[in-house]
Amino acid sequence: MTNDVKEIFGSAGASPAPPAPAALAAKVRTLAPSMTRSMQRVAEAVADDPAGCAALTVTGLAELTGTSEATVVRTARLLGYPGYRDLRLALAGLAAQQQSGRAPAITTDIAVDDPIADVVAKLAYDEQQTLADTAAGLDTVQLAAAVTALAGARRTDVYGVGASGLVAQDLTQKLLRIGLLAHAHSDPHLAVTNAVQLRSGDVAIAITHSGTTGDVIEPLRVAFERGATTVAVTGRPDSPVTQYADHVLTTSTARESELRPAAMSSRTGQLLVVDCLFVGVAQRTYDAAAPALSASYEALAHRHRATRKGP
Amino acid sequence: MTNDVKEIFGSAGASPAPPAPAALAAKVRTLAPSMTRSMQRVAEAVADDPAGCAALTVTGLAELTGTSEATVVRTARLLGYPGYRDLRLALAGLAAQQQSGRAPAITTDIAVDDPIADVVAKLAYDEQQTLADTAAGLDTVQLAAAVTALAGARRTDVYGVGASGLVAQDLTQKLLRIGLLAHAHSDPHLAVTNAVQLRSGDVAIAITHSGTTGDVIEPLRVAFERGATTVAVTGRPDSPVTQYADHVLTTSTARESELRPAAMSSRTGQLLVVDCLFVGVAQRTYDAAAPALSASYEALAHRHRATRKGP
DNA sequence: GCCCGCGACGAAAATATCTTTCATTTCGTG
DNA sequence: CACGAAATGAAAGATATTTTCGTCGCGGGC
Repeated sequence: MTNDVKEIFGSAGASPAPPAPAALAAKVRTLAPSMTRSMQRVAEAVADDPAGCAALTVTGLAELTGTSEATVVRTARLLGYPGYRDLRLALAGLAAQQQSGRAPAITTDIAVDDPIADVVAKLAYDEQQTLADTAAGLDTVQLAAAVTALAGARRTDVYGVGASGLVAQDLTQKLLRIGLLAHAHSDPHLAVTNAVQLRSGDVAIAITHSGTTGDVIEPLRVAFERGATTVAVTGRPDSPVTQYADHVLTTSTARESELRPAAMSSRTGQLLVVDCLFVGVAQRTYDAAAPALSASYEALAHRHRATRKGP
Repeated sequence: MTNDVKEIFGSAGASPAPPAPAALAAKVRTLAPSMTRSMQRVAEAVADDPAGCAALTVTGLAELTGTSEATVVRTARLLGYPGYRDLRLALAGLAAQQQSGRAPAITTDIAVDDPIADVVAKLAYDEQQTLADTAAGLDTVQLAAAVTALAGARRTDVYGVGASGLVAQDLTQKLLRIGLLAHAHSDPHLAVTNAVQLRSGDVAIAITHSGTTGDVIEPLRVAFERGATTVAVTGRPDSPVTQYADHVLTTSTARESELRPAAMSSRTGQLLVVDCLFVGVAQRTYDAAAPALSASYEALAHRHRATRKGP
């Protein structure tokens, strides 16, 4: 009866991600959209004042947020913890970290009449935050799996439209530089047409912040059904796109506003993920990648002018 | 040897010592002599492995130390906490602090055999650094001038090839969204062809990290000579491209290496500059920009699938 | 040498806390 | 406007923590 500490909740399946230590704030923002109203209230309170909430019992937090204990436990579960007890523990850790000289994480939104210097500062801070959150919330197991798949792929297709299309192109450019066969598709029709050609051993990557972009989901689904290894880079780990993804890489969802549309910070997080993929693959295939990189660099040298200005 | 220590804990007076935050290890050592054998075992276990103990229940810790729950609670009390629950919370905080304390990897370069988690951390740190540097080094006067030019431009051309081409497209996408006439050119010939059409009141923007990319300099020169307002976004403020630029926006030049080619961090800085330009213009033209933004958002709504409400 | 008192210690009861179940309410939908 | 699905909270059920209380060992006094 006393030996019940080690439970096997790997079989539970629902929680492949281990509880996050400091990535909690990021997780809250990422998962908030898929929460119900009451749960959002709880999540907000938690993200707002970790230290305060850590001092509260389930009942206390339920009362504070005007909900019930059940809702609090449900929220804790959604955030990836077995129960409220563990969330509370993580909260205490987070509070301690913040205490010891961490960023206070206060961001005022960008206003219409902000001076340009403030705009620069706020944008920079915001994107830095996005990077930190994305890095903290990235599932390294999934990432490693995606890297392995990419490194051994016969060919790789990357799907993305709009702003995500540029990220897709960025990844493609990088992979091509280290000698991998990669192609970015932003035309939905051509994307599907190409996806049909994929088979086991190939890799398909879908990049969509919302996870609901049909033009991107469709080719991924086709690739998935053809047996290719599929990867989704999205800000919503529970969105439709993940249905057809063998590996899901989550980017942080930062605050957005009128002057700060989604395309901005989501792109930053996506690019970090893309960079991680690239470096990971470059590591695995180093012997081939390194010469390829310098070769591509040298091939472009003659297109650059002398560094110094003329007479 | 008799214990001549007289402790008066029985009285229900207010505890004079507030719960220790991180000085727990010290407290353990200080109080160890006044502890009984069993309590010392508990205290030792706690000081030895805060993280591990934080994961244990009273019963678990009692068993681990070969004592009883009551003893564990007594030890917690002696250490200044109301009960074991609070000791555990403090323990979790301590563990988190220790965890965050070790971050030695970030200054070193990315190595071929770095574990994937380190790659993520290093890349994120690096790009954060680039953002901070770029923000700090950005000339707000030049930026404001560029924004003014953009906001009043009849049309805007953006030149960039390779990785910078994607940044150029990003800027173009954003400007189009707020109703400005903008076009990105990555084809050098077409770029020049278009640059010839520019005249005073138009804006041309060249994006090149090295500042030496002929394919980008050339169209900027043409635009410059035609009387358009020219802007250069580059990492080298003294490079050839600045010859033909009315306004120079400098991005940070972070260190690069074999596994970390220039395209990575330079792109991050360039995107920050682009975002600043965009927000700046959106501010200036707010009355027109805001409706345009929401309109473009709504126009795309039907291309998104309903968010899955998973079982 | 034997008995007595003091305090450490743990088993188990008592309490607090967390988790689960289930009925009710709410909301979107046809 | 009725229907069904999802969300929510009240309360029962399960665990964990705290308290109580009796046993045991130790050292000193008689």
